[in-house]
Amino acid sequence: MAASVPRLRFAPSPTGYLHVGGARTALFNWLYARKFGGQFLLRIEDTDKARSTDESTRAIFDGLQWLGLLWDEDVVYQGANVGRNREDAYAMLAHGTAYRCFCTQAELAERRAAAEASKESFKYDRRCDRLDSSEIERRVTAGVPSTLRFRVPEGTTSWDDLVHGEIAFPNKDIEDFIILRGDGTPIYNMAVVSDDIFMQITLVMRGDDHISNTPKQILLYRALGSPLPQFAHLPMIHGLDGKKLSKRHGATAVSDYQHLGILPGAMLNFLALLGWSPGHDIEVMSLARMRELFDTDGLQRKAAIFDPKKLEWMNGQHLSLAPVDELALIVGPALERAGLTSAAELADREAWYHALLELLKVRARTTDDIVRQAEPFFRDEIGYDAEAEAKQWKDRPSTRGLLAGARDALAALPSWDVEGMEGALRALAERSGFGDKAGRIFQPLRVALTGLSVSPGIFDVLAMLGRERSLARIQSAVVHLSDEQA
RNA sequence: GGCGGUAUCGUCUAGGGGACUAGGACACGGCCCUCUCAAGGCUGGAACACGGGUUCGAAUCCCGUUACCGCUACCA
Repeated sequence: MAASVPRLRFAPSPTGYLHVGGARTALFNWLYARKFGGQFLLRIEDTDKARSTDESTRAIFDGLQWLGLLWDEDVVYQGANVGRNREDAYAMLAHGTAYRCFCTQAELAERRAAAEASKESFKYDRRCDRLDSSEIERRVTAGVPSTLRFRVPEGTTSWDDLVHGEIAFPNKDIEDFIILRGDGTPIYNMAVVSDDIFMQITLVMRGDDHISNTPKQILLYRALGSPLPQFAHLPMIHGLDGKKLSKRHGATAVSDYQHLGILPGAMLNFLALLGWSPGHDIEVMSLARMRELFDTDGLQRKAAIFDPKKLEWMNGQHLSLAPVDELALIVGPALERAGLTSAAELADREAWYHALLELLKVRARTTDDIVRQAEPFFRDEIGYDAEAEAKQWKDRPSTRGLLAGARDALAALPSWDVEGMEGALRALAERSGFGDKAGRIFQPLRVALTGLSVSPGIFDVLAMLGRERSLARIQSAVVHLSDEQA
């Protein structure tokens, strides 16, 4: 038989932001579709009008786009399909796989409470299914409101889950659930099945909190005479305390990480490893590589805990690996937002800017780190970090002399190149009696040049700052140290 | 309560009966490199939930217990 093209969908409800858990579900759906030449569709489940907002829908689009998880075909809005969902429900009524229920919500709540009080588990007793046709006819013509309930058949419902293997539910544990509300709108399971059939979904890959919905949905597929898709239930993502990831664990929206300076590729890589492993100890991967390696065999069954530390490490890896010209596009706007430079300046000094990124990216974990570390290279005036000053400029008179010496040695250089600078400064160290401990000059000098005790190598700093600015900064430090004495 | 799912280092995981004195990564400690910080290299401590089976042999298969999670709405 000809294998059909896989069609998968990501179906979030627009009731908040794009959650990292949702992003991971989207990623696995995307990977599977792309790897096997299928389609990845997006369906916005906005049937809960009270909680759905356009803003949330926008956030889902933005998040997916930022991550580079682009979908095929037009976005499907579930709310637009209620008509067809309803028709499907009525078709079941016509075929006798569903029946009208006249019980009111109040009655149901009362019976449920009574059952609970006597410690019995409540299950709809099918009383409306025992009504004779004339009575049903009478109530319908009298305008008595009714819902549609699915008549659960005998037997057991099972499927071969792509991540869990065989899962079976005895039908006796499933009650005759409502598929259509009194107002004619479909209940979740009805809408999902109706839409998945219409969209010709072949693999439903979603969170494992949907496992107990699955037998109901399978029953619905059968009642509608449609072939079953495959199912794959992904484990949940929990916070550091082992509980379901929520707001109190800190950032849970994809956009939060975007604003924290995380690279989309790193986010994706980190998320992929939460519940999936390609084996062979492979960890750092590009999206393209994940797509090559993806396989449902590597999917995990256990919930994973979201560890921000590892995300940061992962981001550092991606930062180091990222080509500077690509990184420049992301860091540039961030530098502008920080008020350090303008797009025009960056374009003007592109080679210099790229060289700076090359120096900073390896020692940064987020793009925010890069911006922070880039500050001394853009500002005209710098301040001195108190701790750095206290530690590296401990003996101020001698430090002043040292810096003046460094200033003169550097100023005397015929050309501003690393070899010359290194030779001159190491010679100065010798003369100062530091022997090969040239760091005793480099460290105070670093503070003079950057105001910080942490920076790229001192010669790189001098080179990036340039002759004029470097000498001026050292001079400022000398003056600063003199003022202190006065 | 009922039903379902899950269970390897603190965390992410490899492992799919003998290759396991259980491997890698994050985090943590030490060492090396070194002008600082990173990065990198080396290295240390750290796990098969428990109890029964099956088997010549179980982290791997089966059963039970425990713990955790999910569902149990005219929410999605």
